[in-house]
Amino acid sequence: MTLSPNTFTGEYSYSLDSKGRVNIPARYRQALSNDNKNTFITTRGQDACVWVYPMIEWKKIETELRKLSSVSGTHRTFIRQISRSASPSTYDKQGRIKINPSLISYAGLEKEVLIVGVVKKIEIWNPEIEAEVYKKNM
Amino acid sequence: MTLSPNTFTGEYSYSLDSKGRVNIPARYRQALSNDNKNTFITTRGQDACVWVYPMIEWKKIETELRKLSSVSGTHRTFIRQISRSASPSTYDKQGRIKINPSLISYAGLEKEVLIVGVVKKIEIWNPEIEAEVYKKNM
DNA sequence: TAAGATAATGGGTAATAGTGGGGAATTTTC
DNA sequence: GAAAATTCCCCACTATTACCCATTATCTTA
Repeated sequence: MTLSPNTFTGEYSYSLDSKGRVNIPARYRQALSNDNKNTFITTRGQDACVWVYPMIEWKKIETELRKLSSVSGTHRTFIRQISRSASPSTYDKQGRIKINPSLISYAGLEKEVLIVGVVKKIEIWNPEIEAEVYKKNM
Repeated sequence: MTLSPNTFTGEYSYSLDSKGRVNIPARYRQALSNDNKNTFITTRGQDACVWVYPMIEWKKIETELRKLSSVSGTHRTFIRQISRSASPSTYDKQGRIKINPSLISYAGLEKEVLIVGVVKKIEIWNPEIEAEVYKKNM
């Protein structure tokens, strides 16, 4: 049973393999609407984690970025910082997506990862780092 | 999997060879729509980097330049500046474009270059210079 | 709780992508 | 018009990626 399409809740413990792949929980894959063509966009989270957007959700962001003019230096920096870490990844037959090495090191991911559904998107954490952040924000 | 046509995201580390060629990441080439005829326009970036536009995106800029009266003074200056050093480059069988010596020296490019997709266009940086600019804008 | 179905993980291999360089064709310069 | 320089096209090698299959673990249902 899935909730609304492209909506993710709950948390899971999965593993990142030696090739930089993580499985997307089956529940989340089932929640993904067809127009996403089995594709997510991985990007840097605001916290030390990886954000995973359904493709159509990311396209909304992209549309906003397109409207910004390159005449303004602030806009250029803004666009660059958001866009540079974003890359699409279609999951394979086994339901895994590839995480870029730069994102892996940014989020400090090791073998065991914590996958958290935060409604519109998914977060991938090193469970230890997440626990620290959780404490701090209590 | 590519997102919308003529849209570039993500960053890559590539090399500029002794003949002044850089590879355009396969993802970006796939994102390029057919009416571009495998051609990009290289020009001076507003920041210390090379800007690489898909041909049809560049044509839109040219159109704006012709309608000078319809845009602001700063905007005109902006377009004139980048227009001055623009030149087309079709990628070869291996997917590489040629960067003019004047652009290479303007952007301070050496062997290792950082390629950044900034949605509408692509930026080519000397990674060290980019890191400095990044710090400044933090 | 046993058995089938589904899901997660690991790894091999073929195909693709990136890099370097040779040499013909073309342009430039003297 | 010849020599030099540059550009363009091609080939070859290496690294990386994507795809596929096999195995193990977990869940579901009778």
